[in-house]
Amino acid sequence: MTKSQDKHVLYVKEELAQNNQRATSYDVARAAGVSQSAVSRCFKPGASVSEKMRKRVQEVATVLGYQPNAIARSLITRRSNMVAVVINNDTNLYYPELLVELSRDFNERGVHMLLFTLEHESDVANILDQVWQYQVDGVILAAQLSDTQLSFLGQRDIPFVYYNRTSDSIPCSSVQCDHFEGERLLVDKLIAAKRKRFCIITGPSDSSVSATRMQGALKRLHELDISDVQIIEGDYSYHSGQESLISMIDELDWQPDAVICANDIMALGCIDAARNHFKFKVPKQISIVGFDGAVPASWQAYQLTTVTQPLELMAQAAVDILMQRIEDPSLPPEKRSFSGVFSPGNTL
Amino acid sequence: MTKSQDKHVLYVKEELAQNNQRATSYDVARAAGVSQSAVSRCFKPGASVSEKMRKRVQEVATVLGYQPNAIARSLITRRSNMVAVVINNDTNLYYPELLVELSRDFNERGVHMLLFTLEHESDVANILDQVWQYQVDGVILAAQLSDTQLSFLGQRDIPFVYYNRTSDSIPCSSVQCDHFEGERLLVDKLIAAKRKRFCIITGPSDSSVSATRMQGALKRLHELDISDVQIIEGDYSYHSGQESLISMIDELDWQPDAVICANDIMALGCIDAARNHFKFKVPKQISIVGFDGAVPASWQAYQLTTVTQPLELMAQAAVDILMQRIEDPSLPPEKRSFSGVFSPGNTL
DNA sequence: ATTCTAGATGCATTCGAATTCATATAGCAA
DNA sequence: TTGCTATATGAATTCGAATGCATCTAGAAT
Repeated sequence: MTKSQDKHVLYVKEELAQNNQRATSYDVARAAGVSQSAVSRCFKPGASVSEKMRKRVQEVATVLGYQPNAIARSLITRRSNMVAVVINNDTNLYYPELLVELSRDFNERGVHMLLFTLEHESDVANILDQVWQYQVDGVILAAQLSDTQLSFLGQRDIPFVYYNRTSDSIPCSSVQCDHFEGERLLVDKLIAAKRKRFCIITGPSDSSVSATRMQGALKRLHELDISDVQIIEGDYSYHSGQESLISMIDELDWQPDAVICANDIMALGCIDAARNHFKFKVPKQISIVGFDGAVPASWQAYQLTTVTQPLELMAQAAVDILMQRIEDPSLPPEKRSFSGVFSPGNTL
Repeated sequence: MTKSQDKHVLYVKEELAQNNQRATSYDVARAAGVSQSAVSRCFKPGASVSEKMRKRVQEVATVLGYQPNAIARSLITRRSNMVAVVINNDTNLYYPELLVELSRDFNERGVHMLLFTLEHESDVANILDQVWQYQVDGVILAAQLSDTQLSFLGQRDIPFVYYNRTSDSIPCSSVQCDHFEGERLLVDKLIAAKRKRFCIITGPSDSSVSATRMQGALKRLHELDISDVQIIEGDYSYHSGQESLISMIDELDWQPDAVICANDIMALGCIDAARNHFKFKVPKQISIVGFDGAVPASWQAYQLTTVTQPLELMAQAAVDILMQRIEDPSLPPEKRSFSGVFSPGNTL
């Protein structure tokens, strides 16, 4: 770089600073004495640029602190490299871990996550509009949507993957843990432990995950000719786990020796209620099982018997499926299902 | 709407469908027989548009499924309405709740969150580049940055707020829980409970939060002429809470009657180790305190004595400060500090 | 020396909405 | 009817990078 060139670069830099402006590809071009297209190409791997040019431009870009404007790029390439992740704002301690996993996997592919958390069911429509406006390349749905809402995405050809949910009526890609199978397994284990009086604490009534899990458990119980099962509705929270067990015994007057909870967190509440409120020995007097493999479930105070969702695999699968469909939108929907992993614990 | 107009709209719709294209403001303009500027104005509240025009355009927009392209809008307005949220991928169960809070507060203001999770310290530089490229309006930093990295944001005039951290050398806005004060309080409570032999389980050595908390505790202990304090380094995880207590007693041969943990999750591990490994009565034989107010800390099995961070307030403050600085970048940095709330629990 | 080719470069256009400025229209007063 | 205003509308430009196309250059082949 000659001295006069150097000066020119600094002059441009000064000018930008004065006007408090970001460097654009034009600025770099001007400062380096080349065309804007050249600058653009220098930032595109595999483009036809000479070594000399690339070096020169990179030098100037560094001095000016230039980085391509992703927004402008998105506009012309019609690719935002952003995906939306929509999660229910459950009391579900499980999602956070999911977010971290997804974030890792997406970042590896240079994709960024726009996060949407749902407060109320009614926010969905609003959020779908936002998703659409922001031109995201795809969507991960870890929230409950109506078929109408799903079809919104379908009609607009936004690739999406349902996480731990599916729709029977609308074709869609999904990644799931086999809730049904997992619950069957748990029931079998409870039976093997000679449990006789079963009860179930479900999740909120609009949760399809809870519904599937409970169907799995019930089906197996019926197969085994156990039909006298008490069912009570929880809301996935620790507190509702406690309360449900208490009202089950105190109000419904049903004394179970096996409690099947729709998720781990409720199971933990249930354990505490059993131990503290009723002074039961767990699992001697009462068995309690959950579902998820939430982190606190394995803590010594609990050591919950549960089925663990293979979170990493599931997140990766979701990202895989989504990215494939972004690359080639003509791909048909794909569903992947993973078996949960039995975690023996100490409450059975 | 006359029939011929109607037909024209449907024709445009058909055309878009054929080419598999999204409707743009031009399409709407064409279909409605007005100018593009008119369409644009119809979507801007308070713009000068006649009622008739607004109605007509809205009708057509609905039929064509038109929503303004946020990317294109960002380009021209120089406002992306996106903020970056950078969090450490700690074992810290506390962040998830923060995310939900932030998401709620930002969404209320029509701002969207681009989520970045840090695996390694070394990712920071990379992530800052991304943040810059995506033209975010501001950044929430819930991760540790070096002063050099901080100054990157400063130099580029990106408004940002440090969450639960500050820099002494670089002026910056921040929201904090008063860790120092909180720890003093806990120490005083431990003293009031007649505790004599103290030990501390810190967080990872590069965590400034942990450093501040431990300084607060130590300072108070020294003021009270207690200088014989055993310190051991943990990593914020449940497991490290367990291990630290065990190695403290078994290896360092130091038998404490008070354990100060840098966060709640370690304290929970510590409680379990005390109860199960050592058969201690908590708090009879040993007091254990944490910091954060993590959800599981209040579960019956633990009922940890701790100081709870006012999460909602802090998140709101962070959003407030950030948005103010986005509206008016000339505002000087502002630091807000909140006192933690003592949660008595049952382990002291 | 001449022709051909591959690679390098620049020009001009494009993506989609916002906005400035100029113009047109309706409404009202004189 | 004329003139004036206030409001509505459209034309043209802008944001910043990517890219198809045309042009140019250097080196190889003849």
